[in-house]
Amino acid sequence: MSEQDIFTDDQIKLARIAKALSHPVRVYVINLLSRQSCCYSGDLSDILPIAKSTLSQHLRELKEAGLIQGEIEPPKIKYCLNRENWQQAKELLNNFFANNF
Amino acid sequence: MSEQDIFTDDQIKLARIAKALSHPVRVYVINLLSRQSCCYSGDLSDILPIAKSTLSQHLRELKEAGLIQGEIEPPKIKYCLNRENWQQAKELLNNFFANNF
DNA sequence: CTTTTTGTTCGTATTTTTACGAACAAAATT
DNA sequence: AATTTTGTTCGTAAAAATACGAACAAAAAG
Repeated sequence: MSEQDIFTDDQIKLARIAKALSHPVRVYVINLLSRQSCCYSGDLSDILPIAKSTLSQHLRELKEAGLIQGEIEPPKIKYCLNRENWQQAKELLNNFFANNF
Repeated sequence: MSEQDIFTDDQIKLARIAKALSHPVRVYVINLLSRQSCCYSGDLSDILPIAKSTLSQHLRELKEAGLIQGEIEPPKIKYCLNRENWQQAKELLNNFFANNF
């Protein structure tokens, strides 16, 4: 019995988004990208007391969840929110929370 | 250097909530508790193809994150949303998503 | 061509999550 | 008192997440 047979697509998507946001570093990154449109990994590395490889791992998680995207600007990589997916996440969350009371 | 020194309380709280919602089973449970006010573990056990001990574990996670609460109704336990914390989660998420564009 | 800058990938260790069945606990039912 | 119902806790195994330093890659700068 597959996951698809039990849960709705929205439930699986929502869990996926929530998982991407389930670590403070990743919430921090998204928060930053909300205030300023983009940033470089180095900007984050200067602030966050974690190894750059660990940061890279967190950024990849956000990328794979579709919440951010990276654009190569040698020798840097510019990270921005993925506006389209972000909008979808927003709607999913809104529906999730709206269906109460 | 502690987590508290780097991240805001809201960032830590949000990550905590997101973690609680990072598994389809737990999203499913919250979804159900949104539509009907309460349910019993047995109701869920009938629907979800997972061991009852596993379900119990997921329910505990939701409980520990403060999203649900259990009320003993021997020999059952009635689970409901924790409305107060749910409201707070809603606001946290709303702020998180609102601060964009 | 060598060095520097930036960030990823690799290898690995530790911790946490997920899952199951067995054993247990509490209270109602027989 | 024994049984049934409900759901938790325990023990444990397997998978995933988190973290680090070292090695690597790409391109600009010297």
